[in-house]
Amino acid sequence: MTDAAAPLSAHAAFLVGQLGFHTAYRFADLLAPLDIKPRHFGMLKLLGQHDGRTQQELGEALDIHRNVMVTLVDDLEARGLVERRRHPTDRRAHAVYLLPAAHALLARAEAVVESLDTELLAPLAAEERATFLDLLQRTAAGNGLRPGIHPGLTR
Amino acid sequence: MTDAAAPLSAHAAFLVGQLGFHTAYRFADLLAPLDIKPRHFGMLKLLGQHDGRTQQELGEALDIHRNVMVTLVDDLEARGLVERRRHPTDRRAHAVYLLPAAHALLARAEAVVESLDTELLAPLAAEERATFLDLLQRTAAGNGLRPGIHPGLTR
DNA sequence: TATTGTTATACTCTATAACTATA
DNA sequence: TATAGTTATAGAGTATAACAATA
Repeated sequence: MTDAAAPLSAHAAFLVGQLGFHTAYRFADLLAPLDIKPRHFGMLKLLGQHDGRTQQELGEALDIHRNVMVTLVDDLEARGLVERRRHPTDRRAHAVYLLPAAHALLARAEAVVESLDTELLAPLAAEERATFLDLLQRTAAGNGLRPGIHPGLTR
Repeated sequence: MTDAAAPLSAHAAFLVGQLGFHTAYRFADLLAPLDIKPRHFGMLKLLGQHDGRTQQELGEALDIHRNVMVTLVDDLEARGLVERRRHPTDRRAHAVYLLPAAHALLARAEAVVESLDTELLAPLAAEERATFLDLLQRTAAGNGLRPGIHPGLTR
């Protein structure tokens, strides 16, 4: 009558989901004092590598729909972190640029990522951390996940 | 000018989040043909271990608010999977019981978990899978995650 | 007075379609 | 005819408060 199956915590899939959601919420919480959300961070980080992209290009790189990009850029523009400028060759498109305030904020957000990493890996020994990272990277790659694209970050 | 920080995929926190959301979406997709969502599965699984609990008790075990439990039990009752009966000692409470159809469905859902596990771990060698599982379990425990409680499963 | 289940409400996030101005 | 950005709308999911029945 009872369905005797393995407990959920014996499944890698369950543990990965559990840890993933916990980490995502934790990241959102740690980012809250900076008054941005994970998706804003992803966008600022991307722009930090290469300014002046169109909203379409940013959306493709982050796997965010162009409709959603509008509000995202609106948010960051209202906070004085980015600026829409005229695209040099395509008058339909906007080129998005970081403003000075964004660089300072980005540095603080990067520090948050570092501290979250430290917190997450605290239960493991130094050599285990390296092993864990390697296994995570290969599992992510093997499951078709593209580097830097984080599905469905809410909250 | 450029913020030269490590790429996101060098961070365990990012990878865990990326893999976690991917796995959660994948689980929801694999469960869709059974016409239930992850949260329904969690609830059926819990009831499979121990029938007749109140909605309050179920909510506490799954970390789901009692307001949300109402709709959840409504869903499962409408599908003929569970039944609300009078609680033997507390006339305010409902005792929730699995119906026969639920056992068959639960077995199929357990098989989905198994196949997802296999899929997720496919990129790793057999001994690496064991290591990965161990590291995941210790990381989850060390970060205060309670076994079987999956935060915020949407979709 | 507190608790169980319930309902109502508001807020966020998501997905789709449609509009405008350009190409 | 297609594309970049925008706007509007409807659908989930979540969080909060309040209510009736019962403890």
